[in-house]
Amino acid sequence: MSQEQNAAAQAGSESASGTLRRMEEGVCCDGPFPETRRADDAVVEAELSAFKALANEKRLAVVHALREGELCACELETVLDAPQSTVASHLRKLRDAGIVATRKEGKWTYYRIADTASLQLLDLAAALGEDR
Amino acid sequence: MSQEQNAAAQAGSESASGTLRRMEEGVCCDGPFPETRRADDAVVEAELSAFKALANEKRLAVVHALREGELCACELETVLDAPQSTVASHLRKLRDAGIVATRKEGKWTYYRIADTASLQLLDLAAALGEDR
DNA sequence: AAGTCATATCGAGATATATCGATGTGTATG
DNA sequence: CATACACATCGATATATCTCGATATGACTT
Repeated sequence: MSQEQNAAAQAGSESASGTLRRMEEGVCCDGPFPETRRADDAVVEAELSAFKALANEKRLAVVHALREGELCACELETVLDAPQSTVASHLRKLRDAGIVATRKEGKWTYYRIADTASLQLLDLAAALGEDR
Repeated sequence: MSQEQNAAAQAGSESASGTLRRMEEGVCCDGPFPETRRADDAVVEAELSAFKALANEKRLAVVHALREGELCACELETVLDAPQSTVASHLRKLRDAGIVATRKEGKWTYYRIADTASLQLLDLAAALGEDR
């Protein structure tokens, strides 16, 4: 919630950056002003982890399959129509990213969505690209 | 909103899949039951487009920088601390994915967040990984 | 304890993505 | 109209990710 205030924003009233000043001087980026616009590293890393995990067709298919309830790894093999080692590799990444969680029951490992926030992510992402 | 009902869900009352039946028979995946659990291709493609666009450290940094208002391409060079062609390449991908939009003004091209849904995406993704 | 089944891990080759210099395009400006 | 600037595109190399057979692990069965 601690929003750093950009000092350059004072230079002009038109945009958040130094638009007016640039228009007058006719040059761009002669001063080091957007240095303050960098995000918190920990936050970026967390976001990156989630987005990388979901930026794959097969892993996305897994998450969709799990919307209706948990499935074991071998059922997900059927869903993805891919060899066992391939599926296991994707499931590992989803687990590492905290998107899915597991439950062991005898020989089987059941996978489920770990956090409903993941499902909201899917819906938002779908809405973004729906007109393009 | 049209949710396909999985026929296998009837087999047991414990989980959404055929858990009970498997427990009794001691085998897994002998029938083709999770075939019905595949997602709509168009939806998956839209989600994939958004997630791929955001699954990169530099592009994520761009989006964060644009939270406080629009910036021109050369300012984003300063933010990313990368050569012009590299930055341009990332901006293209963000634009293709519909995450950012542009406004031309003389020599400059200003970039802004195209849809507030993108910002919600960041917040959700950050929340997902914050404990892990 | 030997065999079978479900899954995880390893490692190497295939595929995709990122990087960035060179070059092209459009817009001011002298 | 030559020059400078902002930016886009191209193309080659570097880096990362995916794929999947081989192999390991751990649980149940006989």
